[in-house]
Amino acid sequence: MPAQALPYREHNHDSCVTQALANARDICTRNNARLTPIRERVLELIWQSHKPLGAYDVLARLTEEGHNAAPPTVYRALDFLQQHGLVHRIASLNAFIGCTHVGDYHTGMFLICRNCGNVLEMSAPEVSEAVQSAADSESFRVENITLEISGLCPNCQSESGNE
Amino acid sequence: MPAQALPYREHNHDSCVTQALANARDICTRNNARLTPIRERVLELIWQSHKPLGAYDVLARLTEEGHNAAPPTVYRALDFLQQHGLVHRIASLNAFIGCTHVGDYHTGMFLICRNCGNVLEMSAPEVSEAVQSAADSESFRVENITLEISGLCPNCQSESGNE
DNA sequence: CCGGCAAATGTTATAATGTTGCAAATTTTG
DNA sequence: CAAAATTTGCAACATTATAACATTTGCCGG
Repeated sequence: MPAQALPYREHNHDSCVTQALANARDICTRNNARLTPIRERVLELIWQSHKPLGAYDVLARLTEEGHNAAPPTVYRALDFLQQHGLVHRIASLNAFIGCTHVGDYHTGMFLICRNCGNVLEMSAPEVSEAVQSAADSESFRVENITLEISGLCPNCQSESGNE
Repeated sequence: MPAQALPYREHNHDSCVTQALANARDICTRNNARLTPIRERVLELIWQSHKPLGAYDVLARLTEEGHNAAPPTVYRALDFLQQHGLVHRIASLNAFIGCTHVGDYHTGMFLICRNCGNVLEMSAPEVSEAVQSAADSESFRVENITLEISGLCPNCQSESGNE
């Protein structure tokens, strides 16, 4: 029972968010990084939605709750969170999602359901190795891997038949 | 000597573009698709630059040569070219590049040099298989794989030392 | 040839996403 | 406390992408 399968399973989302925030505080303390109120709030907002959230979605929620924020505020918070491995940016969606593998050394592989929009982050060492060795064969030095899989999650496969 | 290594090697770029256009015409004929002048011109512009070209770069070049085009024109041409597998969109760059594996059944894996901007498209069956089997383990049905590797190409590794 | 349909293109406007630059405030450090 | 560094506020702007509707072009049956 893989722990990384969270988003597709029932779970107590509140405690899941709480846990993520606790982890984040821990990481930041250890990195001597400041998880300021805005940064923490942005992280929380992203975690509260298990689906990826666009920067302007985050912005809208901040605005709703009375915080008079502008785009740079959000982008800066997101940059910070990314740098510390707390969120990932999904390039194919222009959106952000909480990292479920904080602290792991990992290359995120994202399973993105095109129907329900849920995203599952997997750690896939065999894939990373295959990528690495393919790159090696071209003498290319890998620094960063963007790996985003679009398709249908188990739930949506049954719902939508075989379309 | 892998044929797919073209962009990093010396070659006659004119004939390389000519060849790509000939292939494209062939594909379109077989698909009963119309490679109209605009579409062909967009494809040519993309091929003439071995580096990925943004939609607005394409637009600018069309404008330079007197074609009074607006964004939708370019995006529509790009959509068409993508649908027929003639160009790929690189999500992490918001840019487009000519497909060097037209007709292959393949999952493009792109090696993107962060220094010189060149991109090499590889066909990497072992990677696709690894991805597929990782997805299988989560009962996820793969439809599309976005795989973009950022790093340093062989040339730029030597130039820039080990920074 | 021609009328009509579908596909492609033109045109205008606007939406969505992301950045720059500088000033003000806050925190850290000495 | 004062200087330095980091963070935030703020206004403007840059880039990427799409919507909506009009017009033109190619194509097909009569």
